[in-house]
Parts: sequence; structure tokens; C-alpha cells
Amino acid sequence: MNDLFNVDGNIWIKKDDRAFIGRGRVELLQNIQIHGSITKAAKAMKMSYKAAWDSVDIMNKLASKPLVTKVTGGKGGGGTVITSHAKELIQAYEEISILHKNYFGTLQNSFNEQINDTFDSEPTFCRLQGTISAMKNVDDNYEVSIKLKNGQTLTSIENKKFVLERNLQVNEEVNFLIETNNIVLTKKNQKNSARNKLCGKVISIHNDKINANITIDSGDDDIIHSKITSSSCEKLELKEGDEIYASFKAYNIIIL
Amino acid sequence: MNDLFNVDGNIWIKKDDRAFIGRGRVELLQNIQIHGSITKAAKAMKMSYKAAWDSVDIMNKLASKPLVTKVTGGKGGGGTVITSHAKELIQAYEEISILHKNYFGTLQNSFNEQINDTFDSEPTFCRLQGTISAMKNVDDNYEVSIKLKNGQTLTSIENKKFVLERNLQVNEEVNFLIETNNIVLTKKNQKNSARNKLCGKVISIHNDKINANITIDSGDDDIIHSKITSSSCEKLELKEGDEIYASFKAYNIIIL
DNA sequence: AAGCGTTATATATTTTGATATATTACGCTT
DNA sequence: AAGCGTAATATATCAAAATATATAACGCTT
Repeated sequence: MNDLFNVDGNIWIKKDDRAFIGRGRVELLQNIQIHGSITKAAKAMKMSYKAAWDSVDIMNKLASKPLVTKVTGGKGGGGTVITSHAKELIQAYEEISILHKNYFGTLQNSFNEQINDTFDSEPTFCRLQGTISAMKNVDDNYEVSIKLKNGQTLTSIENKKFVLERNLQVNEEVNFLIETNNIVLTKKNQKNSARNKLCGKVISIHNDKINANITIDSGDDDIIHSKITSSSCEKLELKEGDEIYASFKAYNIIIL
Repeated sequence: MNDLFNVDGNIWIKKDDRAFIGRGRVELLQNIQIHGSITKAAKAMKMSYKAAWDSVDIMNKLASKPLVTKVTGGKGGGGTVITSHAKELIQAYEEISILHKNYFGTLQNSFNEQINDTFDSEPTFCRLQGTISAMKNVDDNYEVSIKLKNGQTLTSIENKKFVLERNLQVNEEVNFLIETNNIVLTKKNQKNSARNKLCGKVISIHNDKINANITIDSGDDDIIHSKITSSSCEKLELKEGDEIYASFKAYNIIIL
């Protein structure tokens, strides 16, 4: 029996380590844009005037460029208008908000797969293990070499901050993930810009008429999964037993 | 002048549309595992006993398998032990939590790039525009064809739920994103499992000794960026003006 | 000069959430 | 049978957050 879990979450932007904008404040700014005043915006979203005023005040004090221009008194008693900078912030927030929500699908699949081993979807991530054989610091990045049991070595580019916080060390055994839809397959050993290429044998093909999940054995229990479209599967004329090359970028290795 | 914004966020798991586990409850379960009782776990994390008991009660009532086994009275007055199912849930939560946090880096770069056009990093996403030329529903997915201004057509696999909520329509103009590190480059038109392949000319190479950002013009203002390692850049012997093929999977197109 | 709808600010009240306190039940130990 | 530390439950208290209320200042309109 399968439990279905859903992933939900929030996202917000900080500046100088303090909360700057989140969903609520973006909505407030949007309402100010529509209604032309803090009072009306607060009413429209059933927020108290004080809360709205305080929010605007915090944002304005935190931002290096003003987000609103306020007029007290005058025609109609005054009003508040958001600046073009505020519009840019709203747009950027909305975009990362979509990306964030979109990513929940990936996380949700991964979670459900782990809890229900009978879950009927194909794996979202390849789960691999290896030993760090070298680490080279260049500016803000580390080039980390990971040696698999099967002898092949992979390269991952990691953020310096992550390497230090995680305290990665040479000879450490690490678990890492690669998203199955970041793995590109080729039948021949072709030159491409992906930093890593593993050679293996196709051991299973699950083709459901639109997506195909290819499972590859690259030796010593190092199993690679790749999610490709059915049309790509046919284009490559993949068959079980085929020799295959799995390419993926150094940026797509996620060390746990 | 550059403002530096940070992205922060939360994530939690829902079941039957109700909050099931989040960071706090995971920590509570971990403390119960360590200390052997709700009382001690609550004290250890400075939580009131009632709050801890209520949390455990909610989780247990929501889960289909018990998360804890509780003993009242007996040796030492009883105690509480977490089940193996709870341990699985904790592990799965920790993993998606790492993935989630990891993704913030991408979102943060994208946000900062958009707000500060003088931001010194290379683009995280390619921003493209096209017109939906066809949509084909297969089971839970839609195969969406997007025609670019330059005449080339791309294919995106989208979730059915997304297509309906977003109300995507044929002939609609859409903006979409592709992560620059999901774009693989080849010098020749080689067969691979990536559903999409755009042909273009290399118009710039920014190589900073570990990462290289390749900008490609595929015609009519359709600009593609690809982030590759410097070593891959050298392996491919890329030069400005080269004809180049940019491959990416149908799963890596994010429609806004 | 009076009226208006707004920003701006302070204070009072309400609501909410969390914590603290108290009590009972439990079953083993001594 | 008394003692123990726990779970289980209810009630009381406290703290924080949000809202409501009140008041002044502002500058245009009439």
C-alpha cells in the first residue's frame, strides 16, 4: 500500500541577514500598485493598516533604493506608488517562486520513492557512493574527484562554502545523487561538454510510451538510471545488453 | 553597485492535505530516539511536554504505520521508542532537505542576476520565448512543442496537472527557462538521448580557469548559454565563431 | 476655513499560541 | 503497599502577535 506525501514550502529573500521580501510582502506591494495607497491595499488583502505600514517601512529601510514613493496630504489625501525597482523585485521573486514550486515535484517524487519501495514511478535520482580521491581549490570553487568502486573517477564542482561547512576530506566516503534527467546517453564514446562519462551496459528499459527509464550497470553495483523520452529511446535504438555511455556535468553531482 | 540578496526557505511534508512532518517534528523524533522518552526529548529541545505530546499524537494519527511505540508505566515509568518507519521518514526528509537547500544556490544566483544587471556571475538560466505549436496528452503527461522565432522547434514534457492549472494553449506565447548547466554542447551533430538540439554559433567564451560560460547565437535573438567546466571547454577546443550544437532534455524546459 | 483621505504614530484591546501547572493512570521495582 | 518516572489529559497562566482604536499632520479641494 502506498502513502502519498506532498511537499510544500516557503521561500523568502533576505538582505543583510534580515527578512526582506516574501510572499506576503510581494502581495502587499502588488496591492499597493493596484490601489494606489497603503490603506486600500491593506483593506483589499484583509491586513491591518499598521501591519501594512510596518512592512513597507521595513522594506524601505532595508533596500538600498526606495521601493515606494509616499505622498501625505494633497489631492485625494495622498497615496503610495511602487517604484520600478519594486516591480523588478516582484518579477524576480515571482520567477524564483515558480522555479521553487516546480522543484517540489522532484523532491516529492524522491521522498515518495524512498518511503514506498513499491512506488510505481521510476527513480528521480541515481544514488551512488564513492571515495574522494582529490580536491583542488580554485577561487570560490573546489574541483572534487570521486572514485567509484568500479574504478571510474568522476569530477564534481562544489562551492567552497559548502566544502568547508560540510568539511569534505580526501579519502572520505561520500554518498551523492545525480538527477536521472540530467544524464544524457550516447551509444558511441562521443566528445561532448559533459565532464563525466561512465561506460556501462543497458540492463533494463522501461518505456511507457512517452518516458523511458534506462537502467545501466557500470560495474560493481554502480547502477545508473537515465530518464529519456520514448522518442529519444527509439532514435538511439536502445536494446537491453547494449554498451552505452552516460554523460553528465560536474555541476549535476549533489554530494549529501 | 550590487545588493546581495540571500534566499532562504522552509520545507515540509503533507499528508491528506495536513502538515505531517517538518524540521521541528523531525528533530523531535530524533530526540525521542536519543533519549527514549517524550518528556526527555521535549526538555532536550526546550519544548513544552504538551507541544511534544501533541506533535507525536498528530503524526501518529496521520500516519498509516505507527511512528512510535509508547509504554506507560513499567520499568523506569515507561518511555517512547521510534519505529523503523519513523527512521525512514527522517532519512528521506533529511535528504530532500539537503536537495532543497542546495537548490537555493541556483535560485539565489538567478534572483541576484535579475536585480543587479551588473552582477558579475554568468547566467544561471537561459531565458527564451516561443509559441506553443502543439500539445499532445499521454497519460499523466503532455508533450508540448514550442516553436522559436528562429524556426527551430523544441519539445517539453510537462505534467498534466501543471498544463491544466496553467491553462496552456496552442498558439500561446510562452517564456521558458533552461538551466545553463543542463545544456550539453557537441561540435558535431551527434546522436544522443537529449530530446532537443539547437544549432548555433559560439559568440563568446568566458573561461575563468574552472568554469567556462559559452554563449551561443542560434539565430533571431535566441541566445543560449551553457556552463561547462574549463577542462571540457579545452577538450572540445571551442573557439568563438565555431558552429556548435546545444543539447538538452525535454524535462529541463521550465515554462513560466 | 472646513472637509477629504491619506500617511504617520501611539496606545489599547483582542486573539492566538505557547508554556506552566496540576492531576490521574500506568506498571514495574523495592 | 509505597515509590518511581513515565504517558495522558485538562486547566491556568503567560507571552507574543496581530488587530482595533484614537489622534495628529499633511496638502489639496471646495
